[in-house]
Formats: sequence, C-alpha cells, structure tokens
Amino acid sequence: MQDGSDQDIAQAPLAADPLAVLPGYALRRAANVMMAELSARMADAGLRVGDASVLLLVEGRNDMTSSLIGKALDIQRANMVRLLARMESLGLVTRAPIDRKSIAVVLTPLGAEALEQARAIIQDFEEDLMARIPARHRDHFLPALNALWQ
Amino acid sequence: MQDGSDQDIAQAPLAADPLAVLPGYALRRAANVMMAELSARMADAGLRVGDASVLLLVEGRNDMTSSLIGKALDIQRANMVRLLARMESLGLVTRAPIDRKSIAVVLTPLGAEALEQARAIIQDFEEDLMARIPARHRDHFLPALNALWQ
DNA sequence: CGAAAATGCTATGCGTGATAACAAATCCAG
DNA sequence: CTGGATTTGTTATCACGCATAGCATTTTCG
Repeated sequence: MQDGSDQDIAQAPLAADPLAVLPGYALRRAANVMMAELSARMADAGLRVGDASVLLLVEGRNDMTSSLIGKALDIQRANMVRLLARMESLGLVTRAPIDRKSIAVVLTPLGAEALEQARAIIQDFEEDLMARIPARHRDHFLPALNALWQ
Repeated sequence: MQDGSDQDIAQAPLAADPLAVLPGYALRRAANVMMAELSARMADAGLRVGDASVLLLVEGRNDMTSSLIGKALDIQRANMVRLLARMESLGLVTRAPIDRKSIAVVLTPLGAEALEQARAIIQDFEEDLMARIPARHRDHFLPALNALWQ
C-alpha cells in the first residue's frame, strides 16, 4: 500500500505543496529552522537566545532599564521580569538603581564572559546562515527583511 | 532625566542597536511581525494560520493523513491531534478511514468555504508583504528564504 | 497642584512545540 | 510465514514565549 501509493502520494508528496510558493510561509519556516539552530548553539553555552540579546544590549552601558530593553527587543514589560530574573539568578546581570523608579540592568563579570561566548556563537552562526544563501541573493537578504519590520 | 539623557540614550536609542545588523535577528523580527499580521487577518475569518495551512494541504485530496500533513508542515504527530480535533469540531474537516491504521483528513463543504476565505486572505497578505520590500530586493526574497529551510 | 504617563511587578491564560508512552496495525528481513 | 521493527494515531505532560489585566510607586507635565 504505502509503496504502491507512490503513484500519487510518495512520488511527489511535497512537490505539490501549495505552501512552498508563499513568501510568508517560507519566512516562517526559515525563521523556525534558524531559531532552532541558534537555540541549540546557545544552549551549548548554557544560554538562551533571549539572554544573548539582552547581553548585547546592556554591554558597555549602565542606563539600560528593563523597559528600554523590552522596547528594543519587542518584549512586554511583564515578560521582561522572568527573563531578567533568570539572568540575574544565573549571575549574568545585576541591577543598579537609577532613580527611585528606574533600575538599570548591568553586566556582571560572569555576564561579560557569557557575552563573549555569545558573540562568538552569533558570529559563526550568522556566517553559516549567510553561506547557505546563494551568493546572488545574499546581499538582498538583510535589506528585504529589515523592510518588513523596522 | 529622560529628556536630558537624550545625549546618549534617547537621541539614538535603537540606532546603536547591535542586533540590527544581524540577519538572523532580522529574520526573527520579520517573521514575528509577519505572523502577527497574518494571524490577525485570519482571525477575522475565524481561522488560525495552522487551520489555513491544513486546508490548503488537504484540498482536492482524500489521502492526506495526519502524519503526512504533519510532515509537510513540520508539526509533530502529537500536536496534529489538537489541531485536527479543533478543525473537526469546527466542522472544517472530517475523517475517512483509509485502512485499519490510517485515516484521511478531508474537507467538508464548510471547510471548502473557509478555504476560499483563507485563500483570499493569503493572496492579499502575500501581496502586501512583497509590496513592503523594495523592488530591487523583491525577487531575491523567496529564493533566499527557501535556501534556508528546504 | 493634580491628572497622566512611566516603571516594575504579580498573576494568569493562551497557543505552540517537544517528549514519553501506549495500543494497534503494517511492514519487512530472515 | 513469522516476529521484530516501523508506522499511525493518540493521551498526557511539560516548557516556553507572548498577551492581558491589574496594582503600587514614581515621575512628568499642563
């Protein structure tokens, strides 16, 4: 049955996939594959993608509040709490009051180490990512994506 | 404080965003924006993005099993259960036994109507999406994305 | 001054994805 | 043909990201 049905199923199972021509669909699938890969690499360093994003944002600054980070990363204030609480519990960041209302998120020495690991992972990753795109399309990739969200 | 700090924060808050030059980051942000928009439009028709994907896949076929759909959409078998159960409860699809082990997912008349709505939404959406990409980058978009997951 | 906005937070629910385990059916190598 | 391996559909959880509502405090600004 399974092999006999090659005629109209197995022979061209996904070739007839009506989703394959949709840019939106391709965008989602590509993003999912990419995130899975990046997450796996980050996990090797004991980090999550969100951690790395925060580390990159707070580097060399002592004025990045939870709200500012959230705005930059498009993460709700309420959801920054968990993220930062975890990072603080891991010793990656500390908090330093700015005034009686705002609190700055600052890098710890351990966080600085993690940042360097994250930076190395990201650099390798981005290179590998771009390498998979045919050369003639490569330079158009980032501008096209940025047009969709920036 | 907030206004006075324009010097090194508010004047160029996200301009100094170290994430903005990373294709992987742009890919995620673009996909998120895209999915939010598409989800909203689908919701207007009482559909979810996953519903629409399934509808497109089962159209005109009586041999698409849960497993096949899952493979095409990269959704785990276990997670197809929820998705299809909901679609069945909405009257969008029915099940028809193929043999004693496999069950085909087939479109109902209501599902066919929903499919046409979904198709219209998707067409508009994809057009709007591509329109936001500068013309010179447009033709490179789909090939670049497909290289990342197909 | 006083209303409005911003900040940080708790609690909670929703949607999606991942995993483990299971029974039944099917496949396939010996 | 027989029996182990694989496939299919399913249940039951868990993890994670994201959204909303609400609250207290502080800051901003007309």
